[in-house]
Amino acid sequence: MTKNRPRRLLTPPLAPGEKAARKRLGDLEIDLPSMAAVSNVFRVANAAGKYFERLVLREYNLSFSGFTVMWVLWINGPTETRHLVDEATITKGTLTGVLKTLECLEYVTRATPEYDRRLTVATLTTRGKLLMTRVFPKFNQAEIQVTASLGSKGRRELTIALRTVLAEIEYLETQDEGGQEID
Amino acid sequence: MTKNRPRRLLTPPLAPGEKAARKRLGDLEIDLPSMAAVSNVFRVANAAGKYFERLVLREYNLSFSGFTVMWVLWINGPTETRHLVDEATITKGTLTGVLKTLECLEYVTRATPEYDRRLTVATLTTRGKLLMTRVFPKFNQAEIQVTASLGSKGRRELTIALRTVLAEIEYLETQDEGGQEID
DNA sequence: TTGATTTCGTTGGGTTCCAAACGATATTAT
DNA sequence: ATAATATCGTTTGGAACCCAACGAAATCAA
Repeated sequence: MTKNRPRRLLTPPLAPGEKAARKRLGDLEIDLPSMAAVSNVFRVANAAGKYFERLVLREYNLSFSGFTVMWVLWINGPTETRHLVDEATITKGTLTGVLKTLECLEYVTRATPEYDRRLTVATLTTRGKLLMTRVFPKFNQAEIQVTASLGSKGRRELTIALRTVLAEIEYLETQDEGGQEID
Repeated sequence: MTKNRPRRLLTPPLAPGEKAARKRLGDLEIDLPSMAAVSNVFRVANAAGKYFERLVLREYNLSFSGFTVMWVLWINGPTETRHLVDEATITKGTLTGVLKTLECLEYVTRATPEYDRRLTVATLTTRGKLLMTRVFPKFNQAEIQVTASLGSKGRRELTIALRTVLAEIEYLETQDEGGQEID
């Protein structure tokens, strides 16, 4: 989740100050609905992340990133770390540290495959798998809790809206990359 | 953000793996719609946070937290740091560091008020105000961009849904706190 | 007044995170 | 073959983050 923000974390322009904002922003041309939508994404991610960490991850000594990595390994099976980076949306430098931690806890093992000795493949240990069958249901319970007041329809619509935004960002990033190219 | 990034960055159980997940999760009782909704919140927060940092904050040496703090000061005017903590949703220990950074950049000044010498009041410098009138419109443009494909109605509905979740989490936290009390 | 309590911001330790630089391995070009 | 490139994972440095402990200042008690 990062952090992120993740991470990093990440903290948002606030919603409570919206009225004051409207006054202060008089002369500038600002789109308040966009601002409200985006800032609330950050707020929810932040609040939910802390809630999950405190309520379920904490007692297993799992960070959010660690949990995410294990989740990917649990679902996908043994995975090259370069792909792990994409699916967990963390940088490779961070992944090195996270894997080291998970390795110490004996939830994960690392190995260098013979077909390319630059790579590293991470695999969930039996212990790691067992942990996920215990932790994930709890995690999911918390997910159900925080989205409870949305109802089925609300959850569905929220998911669709978020996917739409995600697709838009991915599109924008391909745009900017092209713009930065010099060669 | 975070993390998380948030967070703290923060990184999510992934959406792309949803099909594989459905297979892997066969025996366990898991609510997939809740999982999808939550994980996409993290994904969007993460992606959007990085997009904003890279596209607008980076060139001003501003972190997401730093930007948020300056935003609050810009809208509210001089603010006691204890309130800054609440509105920027970071801990006071973190705020000390962030303010030190902003002070080095000469965007913010710190002062001890006479009516209570325990407190610290943060104030935006002229330089800081000038920066916000430049940065925030850019930031808002990015907010418009990422939510563009939602349309007005979509933005509004997304905001409402997120506020609903936020309220739910805040409610849950009061619940848990009560449960933890021993005294 | 004096001592205990509360309310502040800061500090220190430990973790997580990113970005950039660095080696090691593999691939491609000459 | 040999050199230049590309692709990996790791390391490093620094910001941000949380938590717990601390000291200063204000408040309250006796």
